[in-house]
Amino acid sequence: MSEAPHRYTATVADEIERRWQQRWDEDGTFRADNPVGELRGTAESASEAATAATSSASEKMFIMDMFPYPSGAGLHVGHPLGYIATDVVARHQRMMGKNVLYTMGYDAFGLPAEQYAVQTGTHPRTTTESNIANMRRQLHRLGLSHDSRRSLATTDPEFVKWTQWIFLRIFDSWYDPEAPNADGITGRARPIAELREELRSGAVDPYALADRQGIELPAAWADRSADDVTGASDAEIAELADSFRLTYISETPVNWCPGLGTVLANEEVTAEGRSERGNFPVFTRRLRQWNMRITAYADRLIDDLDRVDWPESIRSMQRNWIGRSHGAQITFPATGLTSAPEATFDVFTTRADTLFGATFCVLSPEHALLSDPSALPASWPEGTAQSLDRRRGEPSRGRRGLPGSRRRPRRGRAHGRRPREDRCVHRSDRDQSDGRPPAAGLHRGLRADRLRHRRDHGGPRRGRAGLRVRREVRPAGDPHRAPARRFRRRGLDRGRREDQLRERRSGPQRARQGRGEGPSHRARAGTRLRPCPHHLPSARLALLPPALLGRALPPVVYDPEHPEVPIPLPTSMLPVDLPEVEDFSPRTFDPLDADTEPQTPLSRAQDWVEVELDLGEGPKTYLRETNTMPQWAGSSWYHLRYIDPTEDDVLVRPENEKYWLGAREDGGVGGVDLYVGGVEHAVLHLLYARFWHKVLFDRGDVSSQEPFHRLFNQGYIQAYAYTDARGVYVPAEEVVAEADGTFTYQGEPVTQEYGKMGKSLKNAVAPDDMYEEYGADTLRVYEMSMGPLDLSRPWETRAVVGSQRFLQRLWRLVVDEETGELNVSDEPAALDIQQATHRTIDGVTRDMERMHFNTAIAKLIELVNHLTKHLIATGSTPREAVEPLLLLMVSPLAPHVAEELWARLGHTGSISRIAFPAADPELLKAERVTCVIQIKGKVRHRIEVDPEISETDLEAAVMAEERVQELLEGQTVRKLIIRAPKIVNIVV
RNA sequence: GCCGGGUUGGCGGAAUGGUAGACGCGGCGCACUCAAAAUGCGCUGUCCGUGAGGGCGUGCGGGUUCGAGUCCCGCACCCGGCACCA
Repeated sequence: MSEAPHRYTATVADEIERRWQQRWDEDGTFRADNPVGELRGTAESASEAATAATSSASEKMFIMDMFPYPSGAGLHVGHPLGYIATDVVARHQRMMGKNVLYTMGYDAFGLPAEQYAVQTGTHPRTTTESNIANMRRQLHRLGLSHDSRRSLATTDPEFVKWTQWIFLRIFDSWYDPEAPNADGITGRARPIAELREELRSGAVDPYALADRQGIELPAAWADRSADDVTGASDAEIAELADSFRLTYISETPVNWCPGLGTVLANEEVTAEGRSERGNFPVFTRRLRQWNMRITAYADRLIDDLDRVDWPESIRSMQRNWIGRSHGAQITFPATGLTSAPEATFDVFTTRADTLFGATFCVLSPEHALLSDPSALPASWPEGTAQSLDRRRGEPSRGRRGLPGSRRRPRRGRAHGRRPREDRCVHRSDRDQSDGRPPAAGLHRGLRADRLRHRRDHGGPRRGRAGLRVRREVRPAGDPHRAPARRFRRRGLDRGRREDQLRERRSGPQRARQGRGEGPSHRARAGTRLRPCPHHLPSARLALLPPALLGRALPPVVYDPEHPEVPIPLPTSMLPVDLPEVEDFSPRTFDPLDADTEPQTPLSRAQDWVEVELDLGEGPKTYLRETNTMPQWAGSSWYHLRYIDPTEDDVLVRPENEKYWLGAREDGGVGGVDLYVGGVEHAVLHLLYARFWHKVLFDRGDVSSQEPFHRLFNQGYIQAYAYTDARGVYVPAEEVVAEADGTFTYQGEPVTQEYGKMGKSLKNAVAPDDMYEEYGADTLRVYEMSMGPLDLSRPWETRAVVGSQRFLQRLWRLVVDEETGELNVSDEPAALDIQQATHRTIDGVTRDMERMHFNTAIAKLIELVNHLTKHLIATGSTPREAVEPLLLLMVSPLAPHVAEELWARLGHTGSISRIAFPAADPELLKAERVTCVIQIKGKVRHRIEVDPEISETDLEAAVMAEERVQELLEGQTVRKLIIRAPKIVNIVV
């Protein structure tokens, strides 16, 4: 116990880490200066003085994490993976002389926060504030080098104000596809007032514009023509212009669950049409929701994907997603199918080019053509009632629910292939276009189905059944054209091994269990909602997950006399805050009462909903909007708030925005230099943020055209979980791996699963436990050494000790464990030490630039091991080696121990702004290298040679080798391949 | 069906067309110790061999090349997205 009193233990690490964290806070070590405004350089402390002199002139680096939704559950060790990585990059870049903007915010308006608020019946702010505080504490303990002045929460009133301001900006915009824009782009968002003028003057044909953007005009205008516009009244023109706003209200189908009193995401609805929580019936309802007209930007959103540095997989996903929203509405004749002689029905398809293969269509049960079943021809196939059940709230017979599976399986290949005996429509095979009559199906809409694949671009088309294409939106650009780029290699292969392992170890039925929690649910909730064809081409992009509360409110009110016309509040009235409602719990109903309607909790706050305002017509009572803003509001622009977090007069000061996000010299379109986060946000969040940013660009609020220049998708830390014979999770920590490859818990056999970490799975490891047992630096090093950042991998607590041993050896290079004295010698280092050090500098520098932290750490371990041997042999460590070494590795990766040792070596001030060492090319040269001698490509022998050896000398040396002559005995050398000094290949 | 990735020891993973398995975990052995822990040292793909050494090895089958984990063609399987379905 008493030995090695000065060893680097968890206790020592804890003391060091807290001390340095406090000092960094006090010194403002990681503050990044703005060119102008409140956060302009102040340079008070000594360490800052050096920085400030250069910072505004020095190159900038804006590094961001996808900010978290603070949940009450606290963090597990998987959460900070990306944060550690960005911190390593930020620290490294600071040492490279960059002015690094790096901070952290919290998206408190998330679905998790909302659900927690609903469940506990507390105001979302109360719970989120304590959650944020807890998360801040846990992350702070990791030593992340954030500029805390720039930290924010999306619930902050100042933040809400500008979120709402942007909303008004978008509300006040329409998209003019003809307007010239910067960079030779055609198409720009313009103020609504300009649209009114152009409508009045006849410069814009609203019908053409509506057609192009898939907009349905108000009823009053539906039957008029462009000629009527110029003569219309101001009110009529205003109404017409309103329909082109980039944010608008539409009715969206949602899953209404009276038993819970809430609207559910599709993911929360079981296959049987019941709520996952509570098993109540779920009904389809239409709900008024605010939507964004992203489709207007579809072309630019696709085109600019070629101008950002993103993984090809993500760009491909976005192209797919956006591209799909282009499509055609096709009118089919329904003549003879019903009593109505001229009946037609419309179908939306993204693949109009395959129309000739259409063999049948499927109608929604709500479709007008089906309102009178007796009018349908007897020949129509009769569907079973399965799909109807869901609408009626009557549970259909269950078919899923694999034994032991706690969730229904996710959609997927296997899923799709399963025979579905409950389909009410039988598909024709692709070669059976035999004129079979359209089938009456029970689907959520209309759909041309099973279209035969046949390329046929351009021109109006007329199929064999007289199918007439009424409108075709131009096909999206070829989504597959992009060349491979640098991130291609790893791509999206996370999950691969997991599933393989799962299959192997626990059988296929477990394989689908949960990947991704929290944020991913939001993303999936969005992706699950399918376009309702009634929304026409804009369907896909316009849809957003349903929401009832907890999000930012659109700052609009309604005149009770014109409840359909939203009136924007003036900027001076922002922010509009959530009311202090006492009861945030949902109002529940009789679970079977299909006649109930969703109600937002806000609408119950009568004295808040009714508000007296003077909006220019004198004091008047208005009704507030109770439907919330689109879900991604806060996360769509927080990068801008990081830049100018104290600004109150403009969204962001142009000088600051231009400095941090401005267009790049390499031709990029500007944006955050590095944005790290999970792939689950590949589409929705990133697309919305891009859309918002582009609207702001068009309106002149920002100079950059894209929010995120470089995107990096990190992998996930996953974990094993174990269930006993009853299927109940047992503490993973206490499971014993038996010699025969099985697992037991308290002597009983258990089954291994692999997937996410979670409290309910009893396999979560809290960072706090790691701090206590090893220290934050060890945790950081371990997480960075586990593998490449973009790959998912399993957490293994017992392996953490390897990283601790590494730091202990490093510590021992400097500090004598017995005496606490320095072990460091000022004598010049031996040549081999110098060479080893500089080779490490060289390798680590390159690894850091590529974000290959795992291999950087491997090289550092090698050097530490090398120096450890030297220490044992000579009793000391050369300062010449240990200082660059410490600077190199410890500082970005394990900053606390680096600071501590740096200080013990006699330095004052933080290590974090010392220049990163550069390798001396002279010292990268070795005096001897191994030359491999191959015979017919197989390694047969090795010799040591001079690295500068000539080919001739090398050949002579090789042929002179006794061993070589032996091996060549009786054979003729036909060819010699010499790649001095590394390889000689002898072909016989 | 389409698009994008992937498949390397017991495990996580290394490897600009040039010594496959760096580094770490685990395992085995040794030193230190009364003992254990910690630490240090050595070994650790697989088969044959006392050894020197040799055979085989990066999902499978071909190809290009003096030389292929790496490049090309085909295949299998896995993962992600779209579509389909719920």
